[in-house]
Amino acid sequence: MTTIRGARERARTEVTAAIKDEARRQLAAEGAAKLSLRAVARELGMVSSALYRYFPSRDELLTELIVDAYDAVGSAAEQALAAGGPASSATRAGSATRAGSATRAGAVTSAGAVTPVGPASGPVDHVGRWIAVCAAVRAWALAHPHEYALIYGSPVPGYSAPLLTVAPASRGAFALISVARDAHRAGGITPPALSDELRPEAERLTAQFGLDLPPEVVAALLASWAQLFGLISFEVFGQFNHLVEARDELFAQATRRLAHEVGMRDLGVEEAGRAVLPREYV
Amino acid sequence: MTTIRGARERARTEVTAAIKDEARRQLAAEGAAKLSLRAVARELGMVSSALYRYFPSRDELLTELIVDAYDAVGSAAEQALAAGGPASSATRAGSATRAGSATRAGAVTSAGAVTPVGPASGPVDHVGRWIAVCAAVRAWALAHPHEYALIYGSPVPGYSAPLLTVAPASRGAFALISVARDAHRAGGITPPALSDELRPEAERLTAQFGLDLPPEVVAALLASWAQLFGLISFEVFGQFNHLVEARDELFAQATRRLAHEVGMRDLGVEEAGRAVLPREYV
DNA sequence: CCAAAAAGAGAGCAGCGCTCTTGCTTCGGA
DNA sequence: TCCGAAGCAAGAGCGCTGCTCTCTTTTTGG
Repeated sequence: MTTIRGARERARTEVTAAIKDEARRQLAAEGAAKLSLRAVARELGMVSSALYRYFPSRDELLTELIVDAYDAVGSAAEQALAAGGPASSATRAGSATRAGSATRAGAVTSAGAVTPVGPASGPVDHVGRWIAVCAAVRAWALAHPHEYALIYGSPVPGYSAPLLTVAPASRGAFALISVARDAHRAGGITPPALSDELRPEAERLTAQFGLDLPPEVVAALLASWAQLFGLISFEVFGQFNHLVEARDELFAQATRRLAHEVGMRDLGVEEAGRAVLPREYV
Repeated sequence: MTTIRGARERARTEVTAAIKDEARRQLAAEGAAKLSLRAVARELGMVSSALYRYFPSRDELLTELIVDAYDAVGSAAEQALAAGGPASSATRAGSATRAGSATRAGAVTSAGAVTPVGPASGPVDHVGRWIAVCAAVRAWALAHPHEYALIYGSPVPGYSAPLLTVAPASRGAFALISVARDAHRAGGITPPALSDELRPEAERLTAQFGLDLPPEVVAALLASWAQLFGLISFEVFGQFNHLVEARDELFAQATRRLAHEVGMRDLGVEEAGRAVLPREYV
């Protein structure tokens, strides 16, 4: 499959990669709106029409960049998951991760305002891991604002292929799910409330993905995942400009409370007798 | 000021309004990316260069549409606020609401999956008002996806004027603040926790805007406001496609919990003795 | 070795935002 | 009332875009 079948095939993959790299460069520099096929071709020393041998249209190129961006944010999340204490085998091996292009996200490590726990320091700080994963996603978004906008901002091309991007888009979510699953298995989750109207949907999702979690937690995870990107989008898209300065702190507090929303408990409170409430309500 | 100074001036305002209306039509139909000055001019029976007598550039036109969109969502929120029980004089009269263009949002009323309380039914259901305001914003977003994307999606022109849009952008937020303020004045808020790192910022914001609220609530409001748009954006931008069906229910539950996050209590629980905890933790 | 497939090069089309020049209309002061 | 000034529409045009078509060159496999 991956063996080299000839010089021509080899050249093709190289040129394809070069086009994507240059496109990614322009995307990071100027944003998706300014990405121009002609400029990419110009930079690569070829004529614009030749580029259509590799990508049938501009939107097709953008779609590939979208998939790569999803992979990058998923990779950043999984990396933070692995660094925050190996409580369980990190992520399921499925969903074909396109190993080639996912390496790009390797540079993202600094997750500001978060103190990761040691690899083997007694009881696992599940809330800490949760916060670390959220912070990793945020750090990636702030480091790659245009790529973030490409996937979590307005859908740029006429509502691009949704089905193709579902799998890579879920990688990040599964990192948070892993944290919750580990906490649940360790008995560290008090399932939140779940309305009767929402319960069937939550149970369907739990079964559909074979999650080892109560449906209450699954529903809360879904909402938390969406709300996380509200916080990140406001920061990346400048809604906090001239308004909020202590963004690290706001994000840290908000993600901690999101962890409480899915039923996870802080470490300190857990030890104080049988109080299972998040610190806010003690 | 608003008197007619001559036929020429009258014609100018009319043409300007016609341009904006047509631009808004194209924006709603095709999205900001497809909005073309030439197409607007064509539709209005004029040549493209003539349009530059009214708007110096395409970005300038877009900026006006952005301001209008902020006003529309703010108006929708305030309308839901007024409909959900007049607990206090709805919103401060400041921030020059551009009355002319804000009328457009008058059609937005249906806020699915929410049962507004009667105008004078004993104790005010603050959480219900909160949910109603959130639902109104969501309903507007779903009804005007492209205009929503314009203001809460990726910033399209080279990071458009942020200072000019700050005032109209805050109208919606102030609607939620009003709900919290009313609840606070009625003694219906238990301030959540606030980390020491975030407290100075929260106190600064409280003072800056002269809010009659504890800083704990202000910090939680800020985070909740951002998280609300995470939920809405996921739905409008299609992140829930092929994944979540019961979106009304998910949104209702999530916004109810956001209300709890800022310290508001459900009506039923309040009556049951001295339990001040949200229903989830009882 | 040679036909077939693949790739590059160039011209060209329609559209875009925007500028500049050229006439025409309207306004306000002498 | 007239006339210069200002406002406005129209047209041509510039440089850019995505994309198509044709023609030539290069590489491949039988």
